[in-house]
Amino acid sequence: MKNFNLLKSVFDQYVDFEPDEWKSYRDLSVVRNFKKGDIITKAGEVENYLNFVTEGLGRVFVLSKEGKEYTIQFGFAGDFLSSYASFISQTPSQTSLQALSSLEMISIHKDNLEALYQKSKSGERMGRLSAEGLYIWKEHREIELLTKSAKERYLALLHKNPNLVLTISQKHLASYLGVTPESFSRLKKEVVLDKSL
Amino acid sequence: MKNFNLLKSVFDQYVDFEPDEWKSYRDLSVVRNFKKGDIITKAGEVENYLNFVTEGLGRVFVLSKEGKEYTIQFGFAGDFLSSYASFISQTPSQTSLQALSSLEMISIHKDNLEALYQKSKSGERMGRLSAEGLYIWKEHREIELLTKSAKERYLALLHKNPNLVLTISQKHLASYLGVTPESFSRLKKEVVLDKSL
DNA sequence: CGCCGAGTTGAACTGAATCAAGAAACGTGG
DNA sequence: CCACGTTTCTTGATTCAGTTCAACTCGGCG
Repeated sequence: MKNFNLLKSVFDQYVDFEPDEWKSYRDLSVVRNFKKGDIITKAGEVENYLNFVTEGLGRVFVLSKEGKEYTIQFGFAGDFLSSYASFISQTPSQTSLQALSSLEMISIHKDNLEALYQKSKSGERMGRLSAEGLYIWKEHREIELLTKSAKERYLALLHKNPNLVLTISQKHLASYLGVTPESFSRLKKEVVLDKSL
Repeated sequence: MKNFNLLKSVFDQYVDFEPDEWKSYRDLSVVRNFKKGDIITKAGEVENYLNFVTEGLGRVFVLSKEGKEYTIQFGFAGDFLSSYASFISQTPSQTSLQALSSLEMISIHKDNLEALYQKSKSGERMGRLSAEGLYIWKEHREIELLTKSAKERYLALLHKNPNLVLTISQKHLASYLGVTPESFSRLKKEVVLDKSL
Protein backbone atom coordinates (compact mmCIF):
# COMPACT_ATOMS: atom_id res chain seq x y z
CA MET A 1 0.00 0.00 0.00
CA LYS A 2 1.03 3.50 -0.79
CA ASN A 3 0.78 4.77 2.77
CA PHE A 4 3.05 2.05 4.12
CA ASN A 5 5.65 2.92 1.51
CA LEU A 6 5.98 6.39 2.99
CA LEU A 7 6.60 4.90 6.40
CA LYS A 8 9.12 2.45 5.00
CA SER A 9 11.01 5.22 3.27
CA VAL A 10 11.30 7.09 6.57
CA PHE A 11 12.58 4.01 8.38
CA ASP A 12 15.07 3.39 5.60
CA GLN A 13 16.70 6.72 6.36
CA TYR A 14 17.60 5.50 9.83
CA VAL A 15 18.06 1.75 9.98
CA ASP A 16 18.44 -1.39 7.92
CA PHE A 17 15.37 -3.37 8.77
CA GLU A 18 15.42 -7.01 7.82
CA PRO A 19 12.36 -7.90 5.74
CA ASP A 20 10.86 -9.80 8.67
CA GLU A 21 11.43 -6.90 11.07
CA TRP A 22 9.60 -4.63 8.70
CA LYS A 23 6.86 -7.21 8.26
CA SER A 24 6.45 -7.37 12.05
CA TYR A 25 6.03 -3.64 12.31
CA ARG A 26 3.55 -3.68 9.47
CA ASP A 27 1.54 -6.56 10.92
CA LEU A 28 1.46 -5.01 14.37
CA SER A 29 0.19 -1.67 13.04
CA VAL A 30 -3.27 -0.43 12.24
CA VAL A 31 -4.41 2.29 9.86
CA ARG A 32 -6.71 4.82 11.48
CA ASN A 33 -8.76 7.60 9.94
CA PHE A 34 -10.10 10.74 11.56
CA LYS A 35 -12.04 13.74 10.43
CA LYS A 36 -11.28 17.40 10.88
CA GLY A 37 -11.57 18.50 14.48
CA ASP A 38 -11.50 15.04 16.04
CA ILE A 39 -9.67 14.76 19.34
CA ILE A 40 -7.68 11.56 19.01
CA THR A 41 -6.09 11.45 22.44
CA LYS A 42 -7.30 13.75 25.17
CA ALA A 43 -5.19 15.31 27.93
CA GLY A 44 -5.49 13.16 31.04
CA GLU A 45 -5.59 9.92 29.08
CA VAL A 46 -2.61 7.70 28.39
CA GLU A 47 -1.41 7.67 24.79
CA ASN A 48 -1.37 4.07 23.60
CA TYR A 49 -0.27 4.60 20.03
CA LEU A 50 2.75 5.81 18.19
CA ASN A 51 1.25 7.38 15.08
CA PHE A 52 2.74 8.10 11.71
CA VAL A 53 0.80 10.53 9.50
CA THR A 54 0.21 9.29 5.98
CA GLU A 55 -2.33 11.87 4.92
CA GLY A 56 -3.66 15.14 6.24
CA LEU A 57 -2.65 17.38 9.09
CA GLY A 58 -2.78 17.14 12.87
CA ARG A 59 -1.46 18.83 15.96
CA VAL A 60 -0.52 18.23 19.59
CA PHE A 61 -1.57 20.92 22.05
CA VAL A 62 -1.79 21.76 25.76
CA LEU A 63 -4.46 23.66 27.59
CA SER A 64 -3.27 26.19 30.18
CA LYS A 65 -4.97 26.77 33.52
CA GLU A 66 -6.47 29.92 32.03
CA GLY A 67 -8.07 27.83 29.30
CA LYS A 68 -5.76 28.88 26.49
CA GLU A 69 -4.47 26.40 23.95
CA TYR A 70 -0.79 26.14 23.04
CA THR A 71 0.21 23.99 20.11
CA ILE A 72 3.49 22.18 20.59
CA GLN A 73 3.65 20.23 17.35
CA PHE A 74 2.09 20.08 13.91
CA GLY A 75 2.27 16.85 11.93
CA PHE A 76 2.06 16.47 8.15
CA ALA A 77 2.28 13.35 6.04
CA GLY A 78 5.64 11.77 6.82
CA ASP A 79 5.77 12.91 10.44
CA PHE A 80 5.33 10.94 13.65
CA LEU A 81 2.59 12.55 15.69
CA SER A 82 1.57 11.36 19.14
CA SER A 83 1.31 12.59 22.68
CA TYR A 84 4.80 11.18 22.73
CA ALA A 85 5.76 11.92 26.33
CA SER A 86 2.69 10.05 27.51
CA PHE A 87 3.33 7.24 25.04
CA ILE A 88 6.85 6.55 26.23
CA SER A 89 6.14 7.01 29.94
CA GLN A 90 2.65 5.46 29.85
CA THR A 91 1.40 8.12 32.23
CA PRO A 92 -1.55 10.50 31.70
CA SER A 93 -0.88 13.01 28.97
CA GLN A 94 -0.61 16.75 29.45
CA THR A 95 -1.29 17.12 25.76
CA SER A 96 -4.11 16.37 23.35
CA LEU A 97 -3.85 15.10 19.80
CA GLN A 98 -6.20 16.56 17.22
CA ALA A 99 -6.92 16.21 13.51
CA LEU A 100 -6.83 19.58 11.73
CA SER A 101 -8.08 18.05 8.49
CA SER A 102 -9.18 14.60 7.50
CA LEU A 103 -6.27 12.57 8.76
CA GLU A 104 -4.87 9.12 8.16
CA MET A 105 -2.26 7.57 10.42
CA ILE A 106 -0.47 4.26 10.78
CA SER A 107 -0.54 3.48 14.47
CA ILE A 108 1.33 0.92 16.50
CA HIS A 109 0.27 0.06 20.04
CA LYS A 110 2.78 0.52 22.86
CA ASP A 111 2.68 -3.18 23.77
CA ASN A 112 3.35 -4.20 20.20
CA LEU A 113 6.20 -1.76 19.87
CA GLU A 114 7.74 -3.01 23.11
CA ALA A 115 7.50 -6.57 21.85
CA LEU A 116 9.21 -5.50 18.67
CA TYR A 117 11.96 -3.74 20.63
CA GLN A 118 12.55 -6.98 22.55
CA LYS A 119 13.21 -9.07 19.53
CA SER A 120 14.70 -6.56 17.09
CA LYS A 121 17.99 -4.77 17.54
CA SER A 122 17.21 -2.51 14.58
CA GLY A 123 13.87 -1.73 16.14
CA GLU A 124 15.54 -0.70 19.34
CA ARG A 125 17.96 1.36 17.33
CA MET A 126 15.16 3.04 15.42
CA GLY A 127 13.52 3.86 18.74
CA ARG A 128 16.70 5.44 20.01
CA LEU A 129 17.29 7.48 16.88
CA SER A 130 13.70 8.73 16.87
CA ALA A 131 13.84 9.78 20.49
CA GLU A 132 17.15 11.53 19.88
CA GLY A 133 15.73 13.37 16.89
CA LEU A 134 12.69 14.47 18.85
CA TYR A 135 14.93 15.61 21.69
CA ILE A 136 16.84 17.86 19.31
CA TRP A 137 13.59 19.42 18.15
CA LYS A 138 12.47 20.12 21.67
CA GLU A 139 15.77 21.61 22.71
CA HIS A 140 15.70 23.85 19.67
CA ARG A 141 12.22 24.95 20.61
CA GLU A 142 13.23 25.60 24.22
CA ILE A 143 16.05 27.83 23.03
CA GLU A 144 13.73 29.75 20.71
CA LEU A 145 11.21 30.33 23.47
CA LEU A 146 13.91 31.50 25.86
CA THR A 147 15.96 33.70 23.59
CA LYS A 148 13.64 35.06 20.92
CA SER A 149 10.70 37.45 20.84
CA ALA A 150 7.43 36.37 19.25
CA LYS A 151 8.31 38.32 16.12
CA GLU A 152 11.69 36.65 15.84
CA ARG A 153 10.12 33.24 16.32
CA TYR A 154 7.65 34.02 13.55
CA LEU A 155 10.41 35.12 11.21
CA ALA A 156 12.40 31.98 11.98
CA LEU A 157 9.37 29.81 11.26
CA LEU A 158 8.64 31.71 8.07
CA HIS A 159 12.18 31.14 6.94
CA LYS A 160 12.49 27.53 7.97
CA ASN A 161 9.02 26.28 7.20
CA PRO A 162 7.20 28.66 4.85
CA ASN A 163 4.68 26.03 3.73
CA LEU A 164 3.61 25.44 7.30
CA VAL A 165 2.91 29.14 7.69
CA LEU A 166 0.80 29.06 4.54
CA THR A 167 -1.12 25.90 5.43
CA ILE A 168 -2.07 26.52 9.02
CA SER A 169 -4.66 28.94 10.34
CA GLN A 170 -3.43 32.04 12.12
CA LYS A 171 -5.20 31.01 15.24
CA HIS A 172 -3.18 27.81 15.43
CA LEU A 173 0.04 29.45 14.32
CA ALA A 174 -0.39 31.99 17.10
CA SER A 175 -0.91 29.18 19.60
CA TYR A 176 2.33 27.58 18.40
CA LEU A 177 4.30 30.81 18.64
CA GLY A 178 2.92 31.33 22.12
CA VAL A 179 1.00 34.56 21.51
CA THR A 180 -2.66 35.55 21.25
CA PRO A 181 -4.30 35.68 17.82
CA GLU A 182 -4.57 39.47 18.23
CA SER A 183 -0.87 39.86 18.85
CA PHE A 184 -0.07 37.55 15.99
CA SER A 185 -2.19 39.59 13.63
CA ARG A 186 -0.31 42.77 14.55
CA LEU A 187 3.07 41.09 14.48
CA LYS A 188 2.40 39.76 11.00
CA LYS A 189 1.51 43.24 9.79
CA GLU A 190 4.77 44.62 11.16
CA VAL A 191 6.74 41.94 9.36
CA VAL A 192 5.12 42.83 6.05
CA LEU A 193 5.85 46.51 6.66
CA ASP A 194 9.45 45.75 7.61
CA LYS A 195 9.96 43.90 4.36
CA SER A 196 8.55 46.65 2.17
CA LEU A 197 11.24 49.06 3.40
CA MET B 1 35.88 3.13 42.52
CA LYS B 2 33.20 5.05 44.33
CA ASN B 3 32.35 7.31 41.40
CA PHE B 4 31.79 4.40 39.03
CA ASN B 5 29.40 2.85 41.51
CA LEU B 6 27.11 5.83 41.21
CA LEU B 7 27.06 5.44 37.44
CA LYS B 8 26.41 1.73 37.73
CA SER B 9 23.49 2.31 40.08
CA VAL B 10 21.92 4.66 37.54
CA PHE B 11 22.33 2.16 34.72
CA ASP B 12 20.84 -0.57 36.88
CA GLN B 13 17.61 1.38 37.11
CA TYR B 14 17.17 1.09 33.35
CA VAL B 15 18.79 -2.03 31.95
CA ASP B 16 20.37 -5.35 32.84
CA PHE B 17 23.93 -4.96 31.70
CA GLU B 18 25.95 -8.14 31.40
CA PRO B 19 29.18 -7.85 33.39
CA ASP B 20 31.18 -7.57 30.18
CA GLU B 21 28.91 -4.85 28.78
CA TRP B 22 29.45 -2.85 31.91
CA LYS B 23 33.17 -3.53 31.75
CA SER B 24 33.22 -2.20 28.18
CA TYR B 25 31.54 1.02 29.18
CA ARG B 26 33.91 1.41 32.08
CA ASP B 27 37.01 0.72 29.97
CA LEU B 28 35.90 3.08 27.24
CA SER B 29 35.28 5.94 29.69
CA VAL B 30 37.60 8.51 31.17
CA VAL B 31 37.31 10.47 34.40
CA ARG B 32 37.70 14.21 33.91
CA ASN B 33 38.08 16.98 36.46
CA PHE B 34 37.35 20.66 36.07
CA LYS B 35 37.46 23.67 38.28
CA LYS B 36 34.79 26.27 38.96
CA GLY B 37 34.07 28.43 35.95
CA ASP B 38 35.73 26.21 33.37
CA ILE B 39 34.03 26.07 30.00
CA ILE B 40 34.13 22.40 29.09
CA THR B 41 32.50 22.55 25.67
CA LYS B 42 32.01 25.89 23.96
CA ALA B 43 29.11 26.83 21.67
CA GLY B 44 30.23 26.33 18.09
CA GLU B 45 32.24 23.22 18.88
CA VAL B 46 31.02 19.66 18.54
CA GLU B 47 30.40 17.84 21.81
CA ASN B 48 32.43 14.65 21.75
CA TYR B 49 31.57 13.30 25.18
CA LEU B 50 28.59 12.02 27.02
CA ASN B 51 29.30 13.06 30.58
CA PHE B 52 28.01 11.72 33.86
CA VAL B 53 28.54 13.95 36.90
CA THR B 54 30.07 12.18 39.87
CA GLU B 55 30.90 15.21 41.96
CA GLY B 56 30.10 18.90 41.90
CA LEU B 57 27.76 21.00 39.82
CA GLY B 58 27.63 22.11 36.20
CA ARG B 59 25.29 23.68 33.71
CA VAL B 60 24.47 23.89 30.01
CA PHE B 61 23.65 27.34 28.66
CA VAL B 62 23.02 29.30 25.47
CA LEU B 63 24.05 32.81 24.61
CA SER B 64 21.42 34.96 22.87
CA LYS B 65 22.19 37.41 20.08
CA GLU B 66 21.90 40.21 22.65
CA GLY B 67 24.63 38.55 24.69
CA LYS B 68 22.43 37.24 27.46
CA GLU B 69 22.91 33.79 28.93
CA TYR B 70 20.09 31.31 29.34
CA THR B 71 20.69 28.14 31.32
CA ILE B 72 18.87 25.12 29.97
CA GLN B 73 20.11 22.47 32.39
CA PHE B 74 21.84 22.08 35.72
CA GLY B 75 23.63 18.85 36.53
CA PHE B 76 24.40 17.46 39.97
CA ALA B 77 26.13 14.23 40.93
CA GLY B 78 24.10 11.44 39.38
CA ASP B 79 23.01 13.42 36.30
CA PHE B 80 24.12 13.15 32.70
CA LEU B 81 25.33 16.54 31.57
CA SER B 82 26.48 17.28 28.03
CA SER B 83 25.68 19.52 25.12
CA TYR B 84 23.52 16.56 24.27
CA ALA B 85 21.95 17.77 21.02
CA SER B 86 25.41 18.34 19.61
CA PHE B 87 26.63 15.03 20.97
CA ILE B 88 23.95 12.98 19.28
CA SER B 89 23.93 14.92 16.01
CA GLN B 90 27.69 15.55 15.94
CA THR B 91 27.07 19.08 14.68
CA PRO B 92 28.29 22.33 16.22
CA SER B 93 26.65 23.05 19.53
CA GLN B 94 24.37 25.97 20.26
CA THR B 95 25.08 25.43 23.93
CA SER B 96 28.10 25.60 26.21
CA LEU B 97 28.92 23.33 29.12
CA GLN B 98 30.36 24.91 32.24
CA ALA B 99 31.52 23.83 35.69
CA LEU B 100 29.80 25.81 38.45
CA SER B 101 32.01 24.28 41.15
CA SER B 102 34.89 21.86 41.06
CA LEU B 103 33.42 19.11 38.94
CA GLU B 104 34.19 15.49 38.25
CA MET B 105 32.61 13.60 35.39
CA ILE B 106 32.85 10.18 33.80
CA SER B 107 32.97 10.80 30.08
CA ILE B 108 32.58 8.44 27.15
CA HIS B 109 33.58 9.49 23.65
CA LYS B 110 30.95 9.40 20.90
CA ASP B 111 32.95 6.88 18.86
CA ASN B 112 33.27 4.57 21.83
CA LEU B 113 29.61 4.81 22.64
CA GLU B 114 28.66 4.06 19.03
CA ALA B 115 30.92 1.01 19.10
CA LEU B 116 29.22 -0.09 22.27
CA TYR B 117 25.78 0.41 20.73
CA GLN B 118 26.83 -1.80 17.84
CA LYS B 119 27.72 -4.76 19.94
CA SER B 120 25.37 -4.39 22.89
CA LYS B 121 21.59 -4.60 22.73
CA SER B 122 21.32 -3.39 26.33
CA GLY B 123 23.57 -0.48 25.44
CA GLU B 124 21.28 0.46 22.59
CA ARG B 125 18.34 0.12 24.92
CA MET B 126 19.97 2.32 27.53
CA GLY B 127 20.58 4.90 24.82
CA ARG B 128 16.93 4.84 23.84
CA LEU B 129 15.65 5.08 27.39
CA SER B 130 17.98 8.00 28.14
CA ALA B 131 16.92 9.89 25.05
CA GLU B 132 13.26 9.28 25.88
CA GLY B 133 13.76 10.51 29.42
CA LEU B 134 15.50 13.63 28.23
CA TYR B 135 12.74 14.23 25.70
CA ILE B 136 10.15 14.17 28.47
CA TRP B 137 12.16 16.75 30.39
CA LYS B 138 12.36 19.04 27.42
CA GLU B 139 8.68 18.77 26.60
CA HIS B 140 7.83 19.56 30.19
CA ARG B 141 10.06 22.57 30.01
CA GLU B 142 8.51 23.73 26.72
CA ILE B 143 5.06 23.55 28.29
CA GLU B 144 6.20 25.54 31.32
CA LEU B 145 7.73 28.23 29.15
CA LEU B 146 4.61 28.47 27.02
CA THR B 147 1.93 28.35 29.66
CA LYS B 148 3.40 29.79 32.85
CA SER B 149 4.56 33.20 33.98
CA ALA B 150 8.05 33.64 35.44
CA LYS B 151 6.57 33.66 38.92
CA GLU B 152 4.67 30.42 38.34
CA ARG B 153 7.79 28.78 36.94
CA TYR B 154 9.71 29.84 40.03
CA LEU B 155 7.05 28.44 42.33
CA ALA B 156 6.99 25.18 40.41
CA LEU B 157 10.77 24.88 40.66
CA LEU B 158 10.69 25.73 44.35
CA HIS B 159 8.14 23.01 44.88
CA LYS B 160 9.72 20.36 42.70
CA ASN B 161 13.37 21.00 43.38
CA PRO B 162 13.87 23.08 46.53
CA ASN B 163 17.49 22.03 46.98
CA LEU B 164 18.34 23.30 43.53
CA VAL B 165 16.90 26.70 44.42
CA LEU B 166 19.03 26.77 47.55
CA THR B 167 22.25 25.64 45.88
CA ILE B 168 22.35 27.77 42.79
CA SER B 169 23.08 31.48 42.54
CA GLN B 170 20.17 33.78 41.76
CA LYS B 171 21.88 34.94 38.65
CA HIS B 172 21.92 31.43 37.26
CA LEU B 173 18.46 30.60 38.52
CA ALA B 174 17.16 33.71 36.77
CA SER B 175 18.87 32.62 33.57
CA TYR B 176 17.14 29.24 33.88
CA LEU B 177 13.73 30.76 34.50
CA GLY B 178 14.24 33.04 31.52
CA VAL B 179 14.16 36.39 33.33
CA THR B 180 16.71 39.02 34.21
CA PRO B 181 18.36 38.93 37.64
CA GLU B 182 16.53 42.17 38.49
CA SER B 183 13.14 40.67 37.72
CA PHE B 184 14.01 37.53 39.59
CA SER B 185 14.95 39.50 42.67
CA ARG B 186 11.56 41.24 42.67
CA LEU B 187 9.65 38.09 41.89
CA LYS B 188 11.31 36.32 44.80
CA LYS B 189 10.31 39.12 47.14
CA GLU B 190 6.70 38.87 45.98
CA VAL B 191 6.67 35.14 46.62
CA VAL B 192 7.89 35.65 50.18
CA LEU B 193 5.25 38.30 50.74
CA ASP B 194 2.54 36.07 49.25
CA LYS B 195 3.46 33.31 51.68
CA SER B 196 3.39 35.50 54.76
CA LEU B 197 -0.28 36.35 54.14
C1' DC C 1 -30.10 34.96 3.78
C1' DG C 2 -28.34 35.02 8.45
C1' DC C 3 -25.13 33.34 11.41
C1' DC C 4 -20.69 32.03 13.25
C1' DG C 5 -15.87 31.48 13.60
C1' DA C 6 -11.62 33.78 11.95
C1' DG C 7 -9.15 37.79 11.49
C1' DT C 8 -8.34 42.85 12.27
C1' DT C 9 -8.01 47.11 14.76
C1' DG C 10 -8.10 50.21 18.78
C1' DA C 11 -7.37 51.62 23.72
C1' DA C 12 -6.10 50.54 28.22
C1' DC C 13 -3.37 47.64 31.04
C1' DT C 14 0.40 44.56 32.87
C1' DG C 15 4.54 41.61 33.43
C1' DA C 16 9.02 41.89 32.54
C1' DA C 17 13.21 44.47 30.46
C1' DT C 18 16.21 48.24 30.74
C1' DC C 19 19.09 51.60 32.75
C1' DA C 20 21.09 53.38 36.74
C1' DA C 21 22.78 53.48 41.31
C1' DG C 22 23.68 51.67 45.76
C1' DA C 23 24.42 47.64 49.24
C1' DA C 24 25.98 43.21 50.40
C1' DA C 25 28.95 39.15 49.74
C1' DC C 26 33.09 37.17 48.19
C1' DG C 27 37.84 35.92 47.20
C1' DT C 28 42.49 37.11 46.62
C1' DG C 29 46.81 39.19 47.78
C1' DG C 30 49.30 41.83 50.95
C1' DC D 1 43.14 38.69 59.04
C1' DC D 2 42.06 42.81 57.03
C1' DA D 3 41.53 45.74 52.79
C1' DC D 4 40.51 45.90 48.21
C1' DG D 5 38.24 45.22 44.00
C1' DT D 6 34.83 42.47 41.71
C1' DT D 7 30.80 40.27 41.20
C1' DT D 8 26.04 39.53 43.00
C1' DC D 9 21.89 41.25 44.67
C1' DT D 10 18.52 44.86 45.50
C1' DT D 11 15.70 48.89 44.59
C1' DG D 12 13.75 52.63 41.80
C1' DA D 13 12.09 54.91 37.49
C1' DT D 14 10.99 54.29 32.86
C1' DT D 15 9.94 51.79 28.66
C1' DC D 16 8.19 48.10 25.88
C1' DA D 17 6.25 43.70 24.16
C1' DG D 18 2.40 41.35 24.52
C1' DT D 19 -2.46 40.78 26.84
C1' DT D 20 -7.09 41.91 27.45
C1' DC D 21 -11.46 43.51 26.24
C1' DA D 22 -14.37 45.29 22.93
C1' DA D 23 -16.09 46.43 18.49
C1' DC D 24 -16.15 45.67 13.69
C1' DT D 25 -15.28 43.12 9.00
C1' DC D 26 -15.01 39.36 6.20
C1' DG D 27 -15.86 34.81 4.10
C1' DG D 28 -17.98 30.59 4.19
C1' DC D 29 -21.82 27.34 4.68
C1' DG D 30 -26.37 25.59 6.56
